[in-house]
This record gives sequence, C-alpha cells and structure tokens, in this order.
Amino acid sequence: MPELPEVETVRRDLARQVRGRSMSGAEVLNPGSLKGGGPEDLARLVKGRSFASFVRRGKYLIMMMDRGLALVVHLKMTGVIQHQSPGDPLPKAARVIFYFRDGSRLVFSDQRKFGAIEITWNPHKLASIRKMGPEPLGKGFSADVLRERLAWRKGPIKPLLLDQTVIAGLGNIYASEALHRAGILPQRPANSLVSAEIGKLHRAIVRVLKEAIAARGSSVDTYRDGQGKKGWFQVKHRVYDRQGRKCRRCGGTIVRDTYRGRGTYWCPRCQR
DNA sequence: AATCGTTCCTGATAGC
DNA sequence: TGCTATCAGGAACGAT
Repeated sequence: MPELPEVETVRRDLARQVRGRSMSGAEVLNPGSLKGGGPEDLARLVKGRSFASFVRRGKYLIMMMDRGLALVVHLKMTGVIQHQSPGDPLPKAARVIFYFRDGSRLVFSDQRKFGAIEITWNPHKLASIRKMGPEPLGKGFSADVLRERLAWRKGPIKPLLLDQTVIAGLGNIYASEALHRAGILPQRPANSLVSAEIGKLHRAIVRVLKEAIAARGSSVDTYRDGQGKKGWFQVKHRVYDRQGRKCRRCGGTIVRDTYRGRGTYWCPRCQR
C-alpha cells in the first residue's frame, strides 16, 4: 500500500520523466476513478497542457500543470501511476490514461478502485489536504510538535499515527515499523508516553521514512514506482508482515493482531 | 471533540 | 476440481 515513501518515490520519478511533455488528450476507462469533472472535461483540459511540477502532501500526489490546473492523485490501496513508452503493455487494471504528443503515456491503474484522480484549480483548498497534520520530513516536524499533538489523546498510539490529521503520510506499514524502532507497544495510550519515548518515536518516524525512500519504497502488494518497478524496503521490515518470525533486534517472536480492522504487528519482547 | 464501526472493491486464499 | 466465504486496507462518512 503506497504510503509517504512510495508516493515520494513516484513523485521524484515523474518529475524526472514526464515534466514538460505536452499532452494530446486523456482517456477514462473507469469513471469512478475521476473526480471534479467528467471524462470529456479531463480530455479537453489536459490537451495542450504539460506537467509543470509534482508536489507531495502526505500520501497525496499533486500534479501541477501549466496555467494553474492540477490533478490530485490518491493511490489508496492498489493505485499505480507509471510512465509508459509506446508499445508497453497496458496494465490490466488501467483506469485513466494521459497521452503525450511524443507517443508515450502516463497510466493510472488501480486494481481495487479505491484510488482516484481529482481535477482542481486549487489543490491546497481540498478539505482532506487542508485538514492534514505536519509533514514528518518537513522543517516544522519536531519532537515537541509530536508531543503537543499527542498530549491530550487517550487512545492507543498506533491508530493515532494512522490519523492523517495528527501526522501526514504514515500508513499501516510505517506506523508499525516506527513503533518497533522506538520500542513502544502499539496499544500504549498516547498520553502515557513519557518525553523520552516521544523523542524516540519522533526519531524513529523520520529515520524509517528516509530509509524507505532510499530503498524506493515497500512493494508488499501491488505498489510499483514511476517505471513500473518494485521497491525493496519490504526486505528490511522489522515487524510488518513478519508474524511468527524472529525479531531482528531481540530474537523474540513477532505477533500480529487485528485491531479495528487493521493488521498490527509488534514484538512483545522489545516493545513496551 | 474524540472515537468507533461501516463502506467502497477485487484478487488471493482457505475451507469444504 | 470447483464452488463460496473471508480477508486485506485508506479514509470519508455517520453515529454516539
């Protein structure tokens, strides 16, 4: 599932590969994958335009075109966005296709149809983006900021890390991985974390995200980068999808539990 | 305001 | 073998 490191990898790939290429049109194969307008609006609006810049906010990819128009993409569970050369086979779950004048194309595919592309003139005014918490790799994110945002919260820390209004970009993989690195149990009430633990958690979040970006993301399911290739951070996971296996830090056995409909992984020996 | 359950979707897998 | 039931999960939404 694409989280911050995966979306960031795609953002960097697309900035390098498709920035400046002029479009001739677009095709919508699944109407539900498009918001903010119909298929004919998309084709008309992108014709003659090109992508000017690619911005990431949390797990959103904002594709800025020239003359102010933007496409806001959320990949959700199984979304993939990739640049293809003429003759490349179209992905089975292709939903929206952008055609460039040079014959190449940008394809949004999405097996489970949870993801979508929204056409908008004001991407930063979208409610879900406006409500979003701090960027964990941004300048404004510090241990103090994290402490402040968790101070009054009584609920368990794990679901709070998944709440995009608390902190942007973490999903099930990196929330579990960060908690393991920080030595904190997912079930711990947020307001029970002492200052030193918040500090550890802050460092763990920043480190795991940076390492995952360096490894081009985790391909546990359908995630692919902007060239359609897999990332390799999944081989470095310490808890996610490792239930029954040995903890790489203490040798304990990794546990999995379903909690509010989300798989949660942890080491009962070195997470307290 | 915070928190919880439900919903969307479909390929993979388990069970019979 | 082939069928059906269950599961995975981000986030919007409604209920409490």
